[in-house]
Amino acid sequence: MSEYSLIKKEEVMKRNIKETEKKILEVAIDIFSKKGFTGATTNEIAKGAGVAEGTIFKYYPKKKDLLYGAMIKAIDLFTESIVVDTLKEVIEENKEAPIEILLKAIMIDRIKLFENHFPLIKVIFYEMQFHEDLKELFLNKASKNLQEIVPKIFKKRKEKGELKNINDFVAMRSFLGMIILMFLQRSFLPKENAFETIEQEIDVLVEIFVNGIKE
Amino acid sequence: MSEYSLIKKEEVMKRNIKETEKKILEVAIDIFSKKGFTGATTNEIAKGAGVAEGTIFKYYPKKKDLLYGAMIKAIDLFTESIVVDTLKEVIEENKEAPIEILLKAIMIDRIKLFENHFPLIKVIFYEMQFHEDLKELFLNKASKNLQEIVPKIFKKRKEKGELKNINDFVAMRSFLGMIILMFLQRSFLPKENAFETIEQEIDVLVEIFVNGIKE
Amino acid sequence: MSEYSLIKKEEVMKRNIKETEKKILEVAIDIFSKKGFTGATTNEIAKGAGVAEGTIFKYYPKKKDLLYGAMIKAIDLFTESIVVDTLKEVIEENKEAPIEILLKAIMIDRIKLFENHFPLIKVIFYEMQFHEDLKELFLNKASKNLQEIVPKIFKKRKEKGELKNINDFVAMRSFLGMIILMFLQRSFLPKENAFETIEQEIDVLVEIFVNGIKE
Amino acid sequence: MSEYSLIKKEEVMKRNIKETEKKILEVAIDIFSKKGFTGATTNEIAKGAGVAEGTIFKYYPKKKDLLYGAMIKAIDLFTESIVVDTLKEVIEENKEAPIEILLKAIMIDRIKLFENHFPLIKVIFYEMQFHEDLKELFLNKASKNLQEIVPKIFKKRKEKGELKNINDFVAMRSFLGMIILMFLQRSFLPKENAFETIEQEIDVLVEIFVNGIKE
DNA sequence: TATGAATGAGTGTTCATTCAT
DNA sequence: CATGAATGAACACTCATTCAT
Repeated sequence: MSEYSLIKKEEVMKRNIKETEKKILEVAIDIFSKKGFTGATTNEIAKGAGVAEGTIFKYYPKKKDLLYGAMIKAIDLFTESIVVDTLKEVIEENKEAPIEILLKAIMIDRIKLFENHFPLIKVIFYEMQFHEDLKELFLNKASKNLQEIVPKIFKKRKEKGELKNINDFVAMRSFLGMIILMFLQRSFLPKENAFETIEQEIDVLVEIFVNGIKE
Repeated sequence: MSEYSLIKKEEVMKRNIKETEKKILEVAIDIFSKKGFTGATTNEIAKGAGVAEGTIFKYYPKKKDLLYGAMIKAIDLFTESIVVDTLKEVIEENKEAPIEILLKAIMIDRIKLFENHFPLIKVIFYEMQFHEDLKELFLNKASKNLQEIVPKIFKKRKEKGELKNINDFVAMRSFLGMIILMFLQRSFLPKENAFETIEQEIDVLVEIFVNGIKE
Repeated sequence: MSEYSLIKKEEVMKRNIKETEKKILEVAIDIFSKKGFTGATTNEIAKGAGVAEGTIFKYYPKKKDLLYGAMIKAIDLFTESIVVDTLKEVIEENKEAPIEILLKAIMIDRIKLFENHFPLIKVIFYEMQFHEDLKELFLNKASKNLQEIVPKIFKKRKEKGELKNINDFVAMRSFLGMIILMFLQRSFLPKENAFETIEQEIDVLVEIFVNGIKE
Repeated sequence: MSEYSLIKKEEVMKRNIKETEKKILEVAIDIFSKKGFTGATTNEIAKGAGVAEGTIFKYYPKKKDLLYGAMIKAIDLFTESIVVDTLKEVIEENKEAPIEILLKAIMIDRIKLFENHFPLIKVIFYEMQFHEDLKELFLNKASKNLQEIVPKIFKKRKEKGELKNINDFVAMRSFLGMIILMFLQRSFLPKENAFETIEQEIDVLVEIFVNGIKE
């Protein structure tokens, strides 16, 4: 057996070990998102991940550690430099553009991220309310970013007099609320969809948010 | 013991029975809202309601019947003539007023309802995702009302040319999203409150929704 | 149904409830004494007690509570006024008698107690070493009695010059050691029994203890 | 790499293997003595011995084999010619001395042995009761020695009329009980120690055993 | 030979549910 | 009608043991 193949084998092993752990967490997040944390059982997580039940506990000694694992993943998602940097880049690139162009650019940039990690995001936000420790963890680590980025979006445009003097936090929260409810509706009540694509919906949301519904 | 007093006793009994049933459901909703359906135990519901565990099952043979009970309560809340009528009244009274006056009037009218039944509403919306049967029940019975009422708010004003030609459903969903996220934030992150009273916040939300954030 | 029979029924119920709890503890102590605490399973305790496994946990929420239950029983045994009083009575009755008469009287008085509760005593003394909390509990509550009684046995006789000036504690511990090893041998190696009855053995032990083996 | 160094390596390996096996057993005995056989886990034994969990099973295919290993060690201890011979030597050397001199000599000779192997002795005697096979093994192999040695201590002195006609077995068991309870008390309740050194205690125990407590 | 990832039977424990009273 | 003792299936979790490397 050549040195090369040995190394490859080791790599495969390492990958397998990592992948077992990863697979377990993935399946857990998926089931948590469908049944909630207390509604999910370690038995079905094991089956879903194709491992013995005992194996779960090698990596996650307590069931709740799966939730912490999900949280770490979520925090990574919200703080990972590549993600945040991409967002900052979008903001930078569009810093002279009108606010609607910027918001649309941000949303289009975020949509994939959001869609790809919808179960994870759902789990975190759903379980946060039941687990004070999770809540604090997330708010401390993840929400910081949001609080830094939001002012950047509004500041320059306010100075230019382009925007009304509306509280940044309330404005952003409102926009987020519009987006989130759109996502929830599209996920759980797809029959009600008013538009085929999310991009079209975002156009409308940005329009409402920026110019209101009044003629 | 006289016949009279016996009758009285029976009446008292009946009232007590109804109250026992009511109390159990109230406590159940409260605990469901704090721990989720699967996270709540019949044991703590019994303790909270001051009854024996077995008593719960006289009224709600399965734990899930408590959720159905909550659902019936929620549907009542959303369809009860008195509630709907009041809303229709508000809309009627303000039918000539500008849209922002109407929305504010509606919201002020709804706030108490919403606040008083926050746990119930939370339970229904959270658990809906895990229980397909609940979801269908609610959408069929309760959302009908919304679908009837919403056009009434927009129709006349659209004809007058007061409003842009924006999809009613998307507009209303957006406004709801703004409201809901405000409520959630005020419930779970009261430290972040931008305003002391909800009324003040609603002013801002209506302003954003109607006139947008742009000068 | 007469009032009398009602009362009787309630009494039966109460007795049954108490007996379920009592039975579980009894069986638990028995199995602990045969397999040790960690070696015993709640499953076999349940089977032995003729109840469902879940029933155990109504009375003893944690397995270890069965051990605490045993400990409470043991402490009762060592401190229960009737027991201690009986012992004091024996000492009082024989206070003028020679030391060997007194010791023999005490031992004969204790034998039944010891034999009847041998599994309990065995469990407590064996498990004490593994559970610091049990150890402290027992030493604080139960050994106090021994420390009060022992001097009463020796004091008067020392004053009379009947006894050598030997440390009371060491003397008593030695006598106890002789007794205990006799019991252990008789329990675990009955084939080696030198005498048919314990009474005969005690005669010899008291003889050795009081007069030594030397002519 | 030269042949020489290879051989050396193998030797080193062999020594290491033996040491690995030895280390595992040592750690196992230590943990068994602290938590009991069922209370100990192979995981903590592996950690304590600094080996992988799988390694244990190369040497001891079943967990219980560790107990058999301990038993073999104990039997060796009680029968090893050097040990027994030393004891016989002590008895021989003091065969004309008064019984108290002999007993003291024996005890002083045995103390170190006892103290050095306290965990092993504890494990064997504790677990014997739970494992019939262990019990038989020990009694057959190890107790034989005791049964041969004891008569040697008493025979000559009985013939001389130095000793009362007390059953040898009961006498020896009594003395052992005194000794054992002293050890247990000193181990588990060191606060109660009546004397600083074991030697001082042994003087008293021998005095009580030989001459009794009576003046 | 030594490793440690993986296993799965088994353990303590929970909890909705039943039922005699 | 209300109780609460009892149930037992299901749960999270443990641990001795196996085996590919």
